[in-house]
Amino acid sequence: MLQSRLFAKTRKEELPGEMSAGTRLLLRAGFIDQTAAGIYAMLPLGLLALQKIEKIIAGKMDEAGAQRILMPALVPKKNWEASGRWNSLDVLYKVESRQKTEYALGATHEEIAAPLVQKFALSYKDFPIAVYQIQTKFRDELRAKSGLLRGREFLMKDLYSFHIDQKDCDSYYEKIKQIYFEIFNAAGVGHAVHLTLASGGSFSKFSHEFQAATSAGEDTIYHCAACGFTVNREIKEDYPQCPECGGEEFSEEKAIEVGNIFKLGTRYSAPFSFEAAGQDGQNLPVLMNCYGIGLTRLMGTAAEISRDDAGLIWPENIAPFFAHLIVLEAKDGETDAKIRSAAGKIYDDLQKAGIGVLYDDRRQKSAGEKFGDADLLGMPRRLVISEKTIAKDSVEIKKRGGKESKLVKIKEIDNFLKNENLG
RNA sequence: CGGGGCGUAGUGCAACGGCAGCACGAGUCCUUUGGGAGGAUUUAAUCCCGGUUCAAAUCCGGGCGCCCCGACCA
Repeated sequence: MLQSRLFAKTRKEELPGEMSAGTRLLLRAGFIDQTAAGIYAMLPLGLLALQKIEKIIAGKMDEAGAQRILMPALVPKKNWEASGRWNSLDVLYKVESRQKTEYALGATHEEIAAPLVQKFALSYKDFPIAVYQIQTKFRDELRAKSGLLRGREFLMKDLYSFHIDQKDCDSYYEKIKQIYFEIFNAAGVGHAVHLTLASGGSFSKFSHEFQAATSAGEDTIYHCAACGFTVNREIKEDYPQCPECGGEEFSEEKAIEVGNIFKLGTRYSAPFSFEAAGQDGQNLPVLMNCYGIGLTRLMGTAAEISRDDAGLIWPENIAPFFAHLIVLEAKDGETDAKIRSAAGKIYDDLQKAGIGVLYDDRRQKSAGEKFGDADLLGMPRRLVISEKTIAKDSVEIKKRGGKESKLVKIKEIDNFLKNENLG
C-alpha cells in the first residue's frame, strides 16, 4: 500500500490523556475512527489488522472441525422469548419495525444457533456438531469505554458446539480451551493471557475466561501465589483458598477478557425442545457449549499491551503489513529518481515474495516525520532507503521496538527478512 | 443508571458579560531534506433551544453529545 494514497492520516499531537493509551495510539495512527460512544469505524490499516486476526481465528476454528456460517443480526422476538431472554437480557437493542414482528439486534446467538442446528440434527449419528461465525454484535452497554475494549458494536467470533453425551461435550470444551491459547499465541498476546475461573453468569455455575493482563483492563483477576491458578474477582470471595491447591496467598491484577467459554448444558436446547433420536429410539437431550472471542477487543488489547512511548508495536502475525519501506528524498533530482526507482522495485519484489509492505513514498516529508510515523504505526520491520544507503546498494533494516539496525544489500532483503533476527 | 468533568476553526487549546485569538493541520509560492525544517500568504469555529442583558462563547434553565469514576456486564 502506498502511504501517499492512504486517506487516514496520522496525528503528531498527543490526544487528551483521558482515554486508554492503546486507544489513543490507534486513533492517532489512523487505525480507527470514533463515530459515537462505543462505536468505531475501521480505517484501512485497522481493518487489515482485524482481518489478520480474523484469519488466525477462522483457521483455528476450521482446524477444530467447526463449520463457518453466518447467522442473521436481526433476531426475531420469538427466539428470545423461547429462552426467556427478551426481558432478562438488558443489553438488547430492540428494533422498531413497521411490521407486527419485533426484533432485537443480535447480542449473542444461542437463540439462533440452537434452532438452526436442530433443523438438521435429528439423530445421534449427526453429532457432534460445531458451528461458528464471525459477526458484528450489538450490545446496549450502559457505559461504553476504553475505545475498542468495550463497545456497543463489536466484531466477535462465536462458536457453538452440540453434543449428545457429556464426555464428548467436556472433551470438546477442553479442546477449544487449548485452541484458544494457540489463537492468542498466534496473535502475539498469549504471553499476557491467563485462563481464569469465572462465574457462568446466567448460563452455568462456572465459565472460563481468557484474561489478558494490562492496567487498562476493567476486570480484576487473582493469581494463586503457590500454583498460579487464576480466578476472577467476581467469584474470588467464594474462594478464600485456591480451588486448585488450597493456597491462601493471591496477587491481584487488572485484565481484559479477550475470550470466554461456557458449558451451557440444555439451557438453550431445551427451550427449543432440541433433542435427537438415540440408538434405541429414545430421544436424547442435546448438550450445548458456547465459546467467544472478541476480535475488535483483541485488536484493542494488542494495542494496549504492545506499544511504547513512540507508538504501536504490532505482533508480526497481526500487523497490517510486515514491512514499512521508507524512501528519504535526495536533493539532487537524479539521485532522487534513482532512489525512488530502487524503492519501487523493492516494493514490488517484496510483495511478490509474499511480504506485506507499506511504502512511504510521500514527497515533501522530512525524515523525522517519516520515522515518527513509522514508530507510531508500528509495523514489525522498517526499511529505509536513501542517498546514503543507495550508495552501497543497500537499505537499512530495523525491527520495531528493537535497537540495532543493519545495512542489507538490496538483493538480499527478501532473504534477510525471512531469516534474520534483529535485536 | 448514580456521581464528576467537558462541549469554541479539521485537531488541540485560549478569550473579565464588550472586536472570538494561538498552535498544529490544510492550500499556494520559494527555500530545505537521516528523527516531526524555514519564510511569505491563504483557509477555517462559539453543539441545539429558550431566558437574563444595551450587549452572551462567557450568566441562568432545558436538551443533546463526549470522556472519566462507580454500579452493571451474554
